[in-house]
Amino acid sequence: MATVSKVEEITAILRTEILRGQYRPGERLPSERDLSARFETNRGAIREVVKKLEQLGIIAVAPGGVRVLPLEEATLEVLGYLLELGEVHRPELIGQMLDVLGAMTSLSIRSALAKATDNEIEDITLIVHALIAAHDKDDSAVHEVWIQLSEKLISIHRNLILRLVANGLRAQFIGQVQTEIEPEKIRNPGSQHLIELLHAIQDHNGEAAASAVIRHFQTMKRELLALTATQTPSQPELSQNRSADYA
Amino acid sequence: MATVSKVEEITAILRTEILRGQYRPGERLPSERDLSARFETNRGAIREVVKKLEQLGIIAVAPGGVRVLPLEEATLEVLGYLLELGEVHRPELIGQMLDVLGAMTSLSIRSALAKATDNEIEDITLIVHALIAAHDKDDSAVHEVWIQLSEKLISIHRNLILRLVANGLRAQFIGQVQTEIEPEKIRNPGSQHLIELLHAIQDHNGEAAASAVIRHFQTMKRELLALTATQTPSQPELSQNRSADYA
DNA sequence: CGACCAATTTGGTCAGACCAATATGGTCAG
DNA sequence: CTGACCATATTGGTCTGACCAAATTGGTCG
Repeated sequence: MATVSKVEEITAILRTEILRGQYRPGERLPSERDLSARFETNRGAIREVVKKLEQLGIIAVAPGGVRVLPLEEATLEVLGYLLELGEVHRPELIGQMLDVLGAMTSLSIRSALAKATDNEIEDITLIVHALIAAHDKDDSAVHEVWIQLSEKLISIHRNLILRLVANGLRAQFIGQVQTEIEPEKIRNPGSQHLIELLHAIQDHNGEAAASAVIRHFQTMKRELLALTATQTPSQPELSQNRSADYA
Repeated sequence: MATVSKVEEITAILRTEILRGQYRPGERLPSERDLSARFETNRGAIREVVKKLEQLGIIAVAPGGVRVLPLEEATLEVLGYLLELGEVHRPELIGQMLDVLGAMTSLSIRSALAKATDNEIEDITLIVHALIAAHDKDDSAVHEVWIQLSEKLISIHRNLILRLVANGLRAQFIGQVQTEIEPEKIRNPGSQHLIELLHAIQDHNGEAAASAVIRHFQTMKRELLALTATQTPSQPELSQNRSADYA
């Protein structure tokens, strides 16, 4: 599996060490020369690594030394790596994710309905129908249709910021959430709300649609948390030193 | 003003050229050697530049050439630079920003109220009071109190994702929006909704609070757009080639 | 006209060097 | 003994020039 470049490897290692909390925020990282010695490579490679980590928002590089930043100053991109490490409780983080996704999707549907033409309303309606139908199949089908709906909505309201945030979130969680949590039990998690959504869309009622989406995501979250709570009795309280340092 | 490193300078120049659309998505950037010749520097510096741009999500670097990515694949961080360039209509983007911030804050208040102790309810109440009072002063005071409220809410619900997204958005817009748009006319933009928010908080009614926040931001957006529409009669339709390439 | 192959270009890596800004530790005055 | 101060060592910032492997490119051959 040497398909990744050396810089990528070293970046991954250092990123992991930092996110694991092996260096406290404010602390100095070993010098570039020391790092190049440790990883048996040249300083140029280390500099590229450092540049990437700097862009991730987890270190600050300045003459005199590279310093580790607190997690709160990081970029969204660290989420995927945090999940990968299991450094944050997955169910908790996934719950938070559903909250944020719900708020985003809610805004998306409200904005889209405010601008949508009749044809577009038609399109949306079809996708939501597909969504309801997908709930009788496997979860990946549901997931796919949600993405489809999301894309459709974004193409209507054309909110660049919303798109970038959604992109970022999706990129961080793809492959993380989907594979791990695919229990068959989470069937019809409130197709009731989806039906309400459907009606709201046909009425061009953005507020009602937004509300239905919020409630749908809340239901999903509740079911999911209940599920993981039972099947994962106890998980070690890893690295609360990092996830708990918000005042 | 030579306080920035050479790498920073070159990064800024190339970033600007790419975001301006001087290279179409998929197109190849000049080779690292050519770039180092053009900027009269060594290849190592260019490599660091390229690494940073790669992390920004606007280029993909691979053997054979560096390629420019479509804007939709970029990271949130590009927003600040886009604003800086004026490549996207500022009023439009700021409107989108208010939408997203509204959805975020709405979620934030709902989540916080679901967890808040009586003491924390008290704290929130005080801040919202300060917020209403600040509306009689200058805008920067309002802005400050909003940040204070946001911090307070995050410290209660402890949603890491929400925090990172909010951080990212705020970082992109600090200094961009605040200085430019500070018209005194946007006074009491719906302190009505703020009073509703206050009552909802005291009733521990998360849904009502979330709704009030949403409506408050919608009002702000409406007033702001009406304002800029009159005082900025016509702005050239710059770079629609980039902002319009979402299907 | 299309498939294939070789030469060129490109990114990936490497070694060693000098400069300017910072951090460090020791010294000296109070 | 404590604090300010200064020289030195350390650190990041920049530079040069070179070799390798993979991708691109353009020409050639079927």
